[in-house]
Amino acid sequence: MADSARPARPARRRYGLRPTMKDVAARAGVGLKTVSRVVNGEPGVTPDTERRVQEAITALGFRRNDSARILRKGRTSSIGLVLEDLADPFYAPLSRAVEEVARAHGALLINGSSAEDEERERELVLALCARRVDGLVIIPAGADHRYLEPEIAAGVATVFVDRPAARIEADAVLSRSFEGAREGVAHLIAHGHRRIGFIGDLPRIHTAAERLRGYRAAMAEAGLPVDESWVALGPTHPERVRADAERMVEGRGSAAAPVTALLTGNNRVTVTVVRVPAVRERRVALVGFDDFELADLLTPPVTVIAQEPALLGRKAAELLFRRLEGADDAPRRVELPTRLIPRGSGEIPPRS
Amino acid sequence: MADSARPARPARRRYGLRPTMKDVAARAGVGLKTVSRVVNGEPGVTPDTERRVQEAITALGFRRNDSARILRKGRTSSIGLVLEDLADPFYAPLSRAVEEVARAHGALLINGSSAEDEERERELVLALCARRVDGLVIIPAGADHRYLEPEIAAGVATVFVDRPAARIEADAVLSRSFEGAREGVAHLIAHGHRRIGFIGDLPRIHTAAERLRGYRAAMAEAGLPVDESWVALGPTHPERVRADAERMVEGRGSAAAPVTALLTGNNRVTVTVVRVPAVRERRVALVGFDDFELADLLTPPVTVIAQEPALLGRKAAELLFRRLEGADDAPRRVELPTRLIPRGSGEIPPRS
DNA sequence: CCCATTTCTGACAACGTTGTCCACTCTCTT
DNA sequence: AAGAGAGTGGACAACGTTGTCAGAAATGGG
Repeated sequence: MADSARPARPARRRYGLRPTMKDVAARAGVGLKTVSRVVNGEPGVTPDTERRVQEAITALGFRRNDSARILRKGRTSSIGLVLEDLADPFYAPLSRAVEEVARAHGALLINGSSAEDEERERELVLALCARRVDGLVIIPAGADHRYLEPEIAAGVATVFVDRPAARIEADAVLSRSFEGAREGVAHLIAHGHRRIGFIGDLPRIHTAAERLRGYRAAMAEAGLPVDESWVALGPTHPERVRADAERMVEGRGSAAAPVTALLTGNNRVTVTVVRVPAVRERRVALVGFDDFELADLLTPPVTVIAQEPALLGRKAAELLFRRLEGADDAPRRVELPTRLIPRGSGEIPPRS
Repeated sequence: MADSARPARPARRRYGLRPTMKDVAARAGVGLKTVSRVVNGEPGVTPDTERRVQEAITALGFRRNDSARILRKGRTSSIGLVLEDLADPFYAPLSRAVEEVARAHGALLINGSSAEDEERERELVLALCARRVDGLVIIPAGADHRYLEPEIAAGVATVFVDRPAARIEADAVLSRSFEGAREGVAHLIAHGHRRIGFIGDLPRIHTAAERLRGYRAAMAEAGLPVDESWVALGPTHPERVRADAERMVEGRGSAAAPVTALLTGNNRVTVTVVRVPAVRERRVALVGFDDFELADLLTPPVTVIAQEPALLGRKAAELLFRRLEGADDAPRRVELPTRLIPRGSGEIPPRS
């Protein structure tokens, strides 16, 4: 009898034939609430009753239905993460860090990739809100986040990472892109370069814009002119990036002389540019935004402006849980420093 | 009046002050079910009524509570993914592929990292079951998955990827690790190597065991003896891996002669081994399991046995959704081929 | 041995949604 | 003008859980 898996009860219509607390109660011969108490470890149940209930739970294979629990309690103990691409080596550790913090707070992580598509981001975020996630961590793709206002007003804590929110006030955890890019370019200038190119991501992306600004600032501070053929922003497809890099290095399409050094705007751009012959043959210097695995083993080893993606994620998640625990001071903007790591490619002197 | 955000109604006690369909109905002056109809795009609502309801929805910032919907409907339209480490470059694309398939089926993805910890895997999986995910994709860390039996019996579709389930029957999507490793070792043997080392992951991990088996098979087929000092399985910490690699290359700790070539058991091991001086100086040949970014730009370029992580993920997710759509034939095991990509490091001849 | 307390237990309502089913209002036909 | 039929709208129960509250049983003291 102990091994008869199903109780003598009309078949359930739900797909799962899942036993409920009611079934457990019936089998153990106790009240519904007593089962609830046992399941949740609440006090006030005699050891004997508890044992009977536990037996019934095991025999039926009962597992509490969290949907019902969530409905009743109003909190889901889950947070949402929306980013561009889970598989990007920059975002993967960020995501993992968010997960670890969530786990430490007993929350599950629901995540989705926006693929840098504004509409898809919106859909995802709203789907997460409909699930009533307690909070959201967002690497925004869109240019307008006012659609989030009702959600935030309704109590969904929201933290933006890597890029700030557009047109609303919200917490944000960012890297100092402007300063990082400026430092990278200054590094190249210090090694004698005067004609430096910048290849970055789509200009609508905040970090791309900031890094371009940093590039221009460093050039201006050194009193160097910038020929517009030295700046190329666009999607990070390898074809586009490679074409722009080769064009700049060869000085095609412009009256200006070719560049002697390049600043690349993120890790995707950098790993494409390292394949350009001029880089491999050390005919141009290179500084890349974002560190990446094996950068130090390439020929030449790649000088980078490193961010800490895991730290970005951790800080963002911690800020989120601070909010969930009730902190309601003004939205804050956390900025993390970048770190220039000279490895060789940035220290190549300009060719005469 | 149109901008008074809250309806004249006693304050809600839930944290979110979320309006419900009832609130919308009251504001629009219609019945509850009519609101439901509008929200779900069901027919039977006059354009005028629909407009009134839509206005109320916008004015109140209503968003349907999916917890309640899920409770009522019995399906969550979400699937769970449990893997070792979301940030591992091998698993990240796998995860992304699962996400894409889920998205195509209108499902959300909830995921978690097990950190190769059996207990943590169990906790995660059961938490996902409590959330009543419709299905699970698991890269198992544990050595016994019988704890999943009640869940599977209750209708949670489950597909294992990369490694098979232990002690239960379940769908699995795998790479041909045995054949891949055998091919890699055969490749080295074809280039004249007779003393080949294998550095792999923990022996309890299925893929590690299979690859070791493939290594042994290839050696045996060539009539080559295997000195046990040439085999090192263990955690993929860089320190451990580097120590084992250097030991084998130098022939320390054994009467046998040093190895002239190495097979590395996964991408984590490979990226550590490429830093070993003997590899960089081409004193030993190297074939690595798993392709990885920039492998072709290293010195020497790394010959690999490539798997397709994204394909693994896609196949697994597709199989899962086939199950969710009702397919209930016997559990199947899908095996995907690996592909040897010669790049240089595997074609180095043995030193005299 | 009885009453007062404490401990344990269970009935019931609520969470916000959807499915069922019935009632109502039109419009059109005869 | 009345009846049929289509087209709308709404009352109500149910999903599985938890919080409230009151009743029952057990304990202890006089």
